[in-house]
Amino acid sequence: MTQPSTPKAAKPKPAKDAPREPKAAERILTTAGELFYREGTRAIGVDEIVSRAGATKPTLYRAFPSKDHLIAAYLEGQGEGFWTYFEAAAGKHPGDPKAQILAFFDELGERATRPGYRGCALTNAAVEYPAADHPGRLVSVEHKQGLRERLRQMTKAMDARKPKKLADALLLLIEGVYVSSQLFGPDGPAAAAKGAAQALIEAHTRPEPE
Amino acid sequence: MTQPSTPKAAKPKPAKDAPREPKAAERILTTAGELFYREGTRAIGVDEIVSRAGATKPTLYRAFPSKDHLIAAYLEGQGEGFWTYFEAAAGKHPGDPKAQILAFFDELGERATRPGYRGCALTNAAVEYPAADHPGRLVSVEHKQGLRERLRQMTKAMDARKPKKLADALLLLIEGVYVSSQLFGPDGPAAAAKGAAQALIEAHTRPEPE
DNA sequence: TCCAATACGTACCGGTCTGTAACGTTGTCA
DNA sequence: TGACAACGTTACAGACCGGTACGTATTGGA
Repeated sequence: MTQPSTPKAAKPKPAKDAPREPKAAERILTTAGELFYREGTRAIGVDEIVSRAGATKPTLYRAFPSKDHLIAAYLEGQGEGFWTYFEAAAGKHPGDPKAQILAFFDELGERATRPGYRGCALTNAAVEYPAADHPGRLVSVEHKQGLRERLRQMTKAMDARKPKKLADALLLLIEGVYVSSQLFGPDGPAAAAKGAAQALIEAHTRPEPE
Repeated sequence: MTQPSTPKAAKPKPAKDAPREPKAAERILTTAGELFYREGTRAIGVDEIVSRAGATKPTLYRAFPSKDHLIAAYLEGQGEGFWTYFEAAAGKHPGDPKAQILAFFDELGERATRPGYRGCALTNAAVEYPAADHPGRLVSVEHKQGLRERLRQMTKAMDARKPKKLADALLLLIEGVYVSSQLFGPDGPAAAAKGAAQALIEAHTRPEPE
């Protein structure tokens, strides 16, 4: 009776190279991520997360020690995602830090006008949790320090007169895009970011008038 | 028996010109403001507000229809405070919009390094409440639109080539200062804001090379 | 002297929050 | 067959949430 080809597969049959269906803990993390980003981490309770993820609270708490740690894991993922697209933009112009940064601003401006855009999850989390020891805030602060460092490295590579100042100014523009997009929507000041970045880079690298 | 000067005043005796002691509703608003700014509005419950204000919940709810409206009232006050110091900075340089804006950046940079600085309450509230119809968010959005308009007015007055673009770029810097101060503390990128603003204004008003 | 308005407190409501305990079920691999 | 991992089910704890029904003291005026 057990034919080789059963019409209805009794076992899900992992099939090795087939895309395994995500485990409960993964579903929880991705579902939480979507909800956290859209509504903010304080606005979403664990009950809603597990119910939407098709899981249960004990499963959540077996995978994450607390909601705060789930938030931290979500932010880690966001940070990795940031670096992926930051370095992708930089990769378009090897050896040309000016063009690399401008490519990033291009990408940023494009993202900031997409529907549902709500800025940088890590920045938002730092606003939501002012307490210095919150696990989520720690992830955010570390990430932003890394970004500051990366920008400095690039402004040094372009021989800016004051690379640290230029990097910080660019960082201000980036963070400004993040929050002002939430305030103003698609027609906000974010569209001015790339031009401003260009002008600042220009001002810092233009040959000094004798 | 009722002498004109009683040793112990039975009545508090308003005394007309004496500084009246604040009513419970006022105490609630100011106390809520401090707590909201320091910890965020979602982190503070009404119980803590009234207990620290030496009042009770019914008093709160007689003065404000809901916690959200209390938040909105707090943000209104913050907005007024902003305009007070914005126009104070502008008032130092009548008729000179460039100097007015730079004076504001001076003031902003000074504030951003003060202990306990946590950025702009209105920006923070917009991050905390993405829902478009939240009373607090409405106050924030309106305020920021007003700021954008005011900046445009000033960049027009300085005959910038692209006044709207310049105003938006300045706004990005301002919002960047607000959030990055929370991320990085007193040694953050905020110190680069004034120089960047100066460079951008310069670039937008420098006589065009023929 | 009495009344009405004002200003406030006591005590409580139902609901939601994060987090946990105890136990059952299923699939896998040796 | 048996051990183990992964997950679900149910129920609950304890704190905290925003919000309210109702009682009370004080005051100013008729």
